[in-house]
Amino acid sequence: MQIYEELVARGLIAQVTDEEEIRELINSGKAKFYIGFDPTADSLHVGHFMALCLMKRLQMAGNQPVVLLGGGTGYIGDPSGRTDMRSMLTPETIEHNCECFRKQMERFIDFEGENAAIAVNNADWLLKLNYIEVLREVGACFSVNNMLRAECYKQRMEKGLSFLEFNYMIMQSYDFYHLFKEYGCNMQFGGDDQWSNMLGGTELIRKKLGKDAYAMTITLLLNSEGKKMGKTANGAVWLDPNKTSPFEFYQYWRNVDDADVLNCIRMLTFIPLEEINAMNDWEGAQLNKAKEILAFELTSLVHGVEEANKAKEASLALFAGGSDDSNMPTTNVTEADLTDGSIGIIDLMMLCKLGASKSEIRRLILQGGVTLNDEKITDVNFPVTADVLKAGAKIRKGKKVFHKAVLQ
RNA sequence: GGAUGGAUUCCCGAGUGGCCAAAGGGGACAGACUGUAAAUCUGCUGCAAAUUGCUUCGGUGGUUCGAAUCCACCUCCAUCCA
Repeated sequence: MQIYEELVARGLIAQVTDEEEIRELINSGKAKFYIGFDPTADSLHVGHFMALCLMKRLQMAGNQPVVLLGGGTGYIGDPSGRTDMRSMLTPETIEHNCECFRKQMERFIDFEGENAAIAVNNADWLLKLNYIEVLREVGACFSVNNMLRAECYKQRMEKGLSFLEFNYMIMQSYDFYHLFKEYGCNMQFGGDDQWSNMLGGTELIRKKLGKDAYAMTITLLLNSEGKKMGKTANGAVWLDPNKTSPFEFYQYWRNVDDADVLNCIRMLTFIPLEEINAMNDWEGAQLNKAKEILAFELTSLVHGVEEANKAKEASLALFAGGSDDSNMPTTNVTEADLTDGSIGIIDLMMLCKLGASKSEIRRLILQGGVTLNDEKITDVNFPVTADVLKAGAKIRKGKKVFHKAVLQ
C-alpha cells in the first residue's frame, strides 16, 4: 500500500484540491510540502502532534517536509474556528514559543539525513513587508466578497471580526506564495480548519505566477460527540512533560470513549493497518485493552518507551491493585508544616495541591471522595501524624487522582 | 461621528432597590452502578477562623439606612446610519 492510500485508510485526509496530482506527487516521494505552526503557546499539543506525524509519514515515503514556524503570523492570530479574538502575544512570548516548538519538533521529524526537513520562520519575510506594497501586490488579488464567504470567518461574522484577524488569511496565503517561489514548495498541509486559508494561497500562486500549487487538510480529531479531542477542563493535553506529565498523558488516552478508541489508534499511531483492522470487532473488556494499547503507543511516541512503561506501571499499580507506588506523584512535607506532630488532612491536601481551596477539599471529604492509605476519611479535621507521613501517606482523591505525601 | 442595545460567577443566561453568594441550564468535581468507558441516578459548584464573617455582577465615583439593580463619567462589544 502506498502512502496516499494509507493516509486515506487511516482516515487522515479531509479535503484535497487535486487528488490525482497529490497522490502522484507524494506516492513518488517528490513532494516538498509545508505545514505551518503558529506559536500560540509554549508547548505543542495533540493537534500539532497529528500534523507532525503526517510529516513523518510523508518524510518516510521520501518527501521533503518544510516546517513553518509562525513567528510572523503569531502577531496576527488566526480567527479560524474561534468565536473570540485571541489575546495578542508580545514579541518576546512569540519568540520564546517558537523556540519551544522547535525543540519539541526535533523528536518527531528528522532535520538531518536524506530528505531532511527544513525549518523556516515567517517572521523573516512577513515582518519586513511594506504595507502599501503588499496592498498593491497581494491585496489586489483578494476579493473581500469571497473572503467574507469563507467558512473560517463565518462564525466570526456574528460576534465580530477585527481587521487584524481578517488579514490572517492574506498572510498565510503570502507564506505559501513565498515558499513556492523561494523553496519550490508546492504543497501545503494543515488542519481542516485551515482549508480556506490554504485555498487563499493556491489562488494567490495561480494569480501571481500562473502555476498550480496543492493543498490537503488533515481530518480534525473529533470524538463521537463531535468535540475536538486533546482538551481537558484544564486546557490542552500538552506534549511538554512539564505541562502534562507522561502519566497524565497516558491517562488521557487510557480514558477515551469506547466509540473513539479505534479512530484514535488509526489516526494517531503507527501501528500497521492490518493489526488495527483486527481490533475492529473488539468490544467490552477487550476494547478496554485497546485503550491500553492506544495510551502506551502514544505515550512512547511522545515521551519515549521508558516513560511510557513507567506510566503504564503506575496505572496498573493504582487501578489494577498492584503495589508499586514508586511512580506516584509525591510531595515532600517538612517538620515545619506540622503542628504538635501532625497536620490536618485539609492542610495536607492543600500542600499537595490536591484542591484549589480548603472549601473544595472540605466538600470532597464530606462527599466521601478522599481516601488516606486506603481508608475513607470522613472527618474534615482528621489529623495525619508524623509517623504516618514518614511511611508515606497515600492520598486518593476521587477515583483517579493519587498522591503521596512524605515527611522528610 | 450619530442612534440603539449590551457587559452578571468556569460558560450560557435570569435578576431592574432589601427576601441576593445571586434562578435555570451546561460544564467541572464527588458518590452509586461499571470496564480507569458510556448512559443513568444522587450530591455539589465564591472564599474563610464556617448557624457567622468577608469578597464578587465591565471600571471609577456618587445617591441611599441599604446598590448587580438608581445617577454621572469612562472602557469594551454588537446592530443600524454615515
